[in-house]
Amino acid sequence: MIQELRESYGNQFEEGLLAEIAQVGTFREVPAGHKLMEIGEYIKGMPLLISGVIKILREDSEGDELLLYYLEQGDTCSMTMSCCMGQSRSEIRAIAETDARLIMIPIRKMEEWTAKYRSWRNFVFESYNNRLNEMLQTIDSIAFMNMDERLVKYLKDKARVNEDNTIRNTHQEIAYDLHSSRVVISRLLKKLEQMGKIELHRNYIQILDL
Amino acid sequence: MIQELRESYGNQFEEGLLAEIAQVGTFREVPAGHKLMEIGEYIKGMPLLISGVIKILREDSEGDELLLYYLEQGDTCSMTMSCCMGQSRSEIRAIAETDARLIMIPIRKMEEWTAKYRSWRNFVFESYNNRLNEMLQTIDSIAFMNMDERLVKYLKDKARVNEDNTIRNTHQEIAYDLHSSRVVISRLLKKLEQMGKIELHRNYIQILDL
DNA sequence: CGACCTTTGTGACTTTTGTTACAATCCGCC
DNA sequence: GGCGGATTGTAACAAAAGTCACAAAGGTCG
Repeated sequence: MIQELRESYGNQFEEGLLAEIAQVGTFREVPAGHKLMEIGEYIKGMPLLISGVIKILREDSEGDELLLYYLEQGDTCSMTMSCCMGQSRSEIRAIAETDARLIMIPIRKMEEWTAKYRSWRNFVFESYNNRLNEMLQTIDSIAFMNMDERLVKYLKDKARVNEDNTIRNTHQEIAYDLHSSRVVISRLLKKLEQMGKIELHRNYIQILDL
Repeated sequence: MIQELRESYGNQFEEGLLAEIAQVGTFREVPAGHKLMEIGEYIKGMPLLISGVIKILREDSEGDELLLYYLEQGDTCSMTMSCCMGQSRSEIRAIAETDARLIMIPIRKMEEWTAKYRSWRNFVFESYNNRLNEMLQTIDSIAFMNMDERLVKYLKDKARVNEDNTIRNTHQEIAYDLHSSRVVISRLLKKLEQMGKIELHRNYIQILDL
């Protein structure tokens, strides 16, 4: 585990911290589609992502979903950090977008390391900031953009995090992530195809020039 | 200033920290409507709110606004904290919703106190969490609610933070906050009036039973 | 091969929200 | 009093998004 750690976090954490993480952390490998965290669940640990992509979703009372953002290598989940404080139930759902490897840290270490390691403090703050900025971007999208623009952004973002210009999803799955309906998404995708920006196939979409 | 501090933060900060804040902080009093922070501006300090309410707005490239959330007594602006790290320009606009009193802390103290004072660490984390949760609520509103529901929530929130069941705003101002148009807001308000939930007047709205 | 489920395409229609235009009213101020 | 700006009310229309219904095409598996 220590070398996995060093790959992803070696140049930002000092030696002592790396050693402590290696000691108390547990390594996990999860397949694409695996649910890492459910809304309302108690949070057991804090994840450090080594490889792969995790998608973070929000759900309303009627079960409607919305994709908030992706976590990538070197990221952690700030939402998890909130557990240390007041409320300890998750507000979000986390699902592995790709196969992923991560290290779980017991929550009680957070406080301790924040006092002890400067690099940990920086990491935690930076995580919070990244998450706040991603939330702002999400708000910008849903508040200021129309569905056609949101769809283009969705396809671009997805291609980027997966490093793959082929989007392997059905229209229905995309509709869930964008909190829209399948018919609407099919319609807009067809329009993008007619503009020559994508190619539609069964179960996947080829991005040509977005 | 020290007694203002003690009123709002006395039971959560230890003596040493209170003394340091009193030493390096500067007291400010601003009138309702005063702009405390503009998008793109460099951040000079971190505000600790003593009394009053601050509203936090987001703006897109075309100048369209959206109210994100309110800061109340005992709150601080997490967005400001991001300045310590990477990017140091504000992503949001802050405007005094009511007359407000606050203490500005030089940014460089943040890192120092985070290492030194446990209560400061807790405060900072709690602030981040509050802000993240407020952002989630904002996302819930714009993603999952229709404009009529959002308007009701807006009126309720506003009445709560101002401790006043009279909303002293024009329809146009409400439309800006909700990123909608004046005509739409007038229409929905009229419907609420017909349901007996509010009373409409020139320049103010009386909440009856929302 | 053929029954069956999943996925996609499409027309017709509704609802929600936004836009344009204009009238009516209120209010301050000369 | 009356001029002029700000505010509100409303009709008519347009655009965006969602819903319903059903057809067509793909793929699985007995």
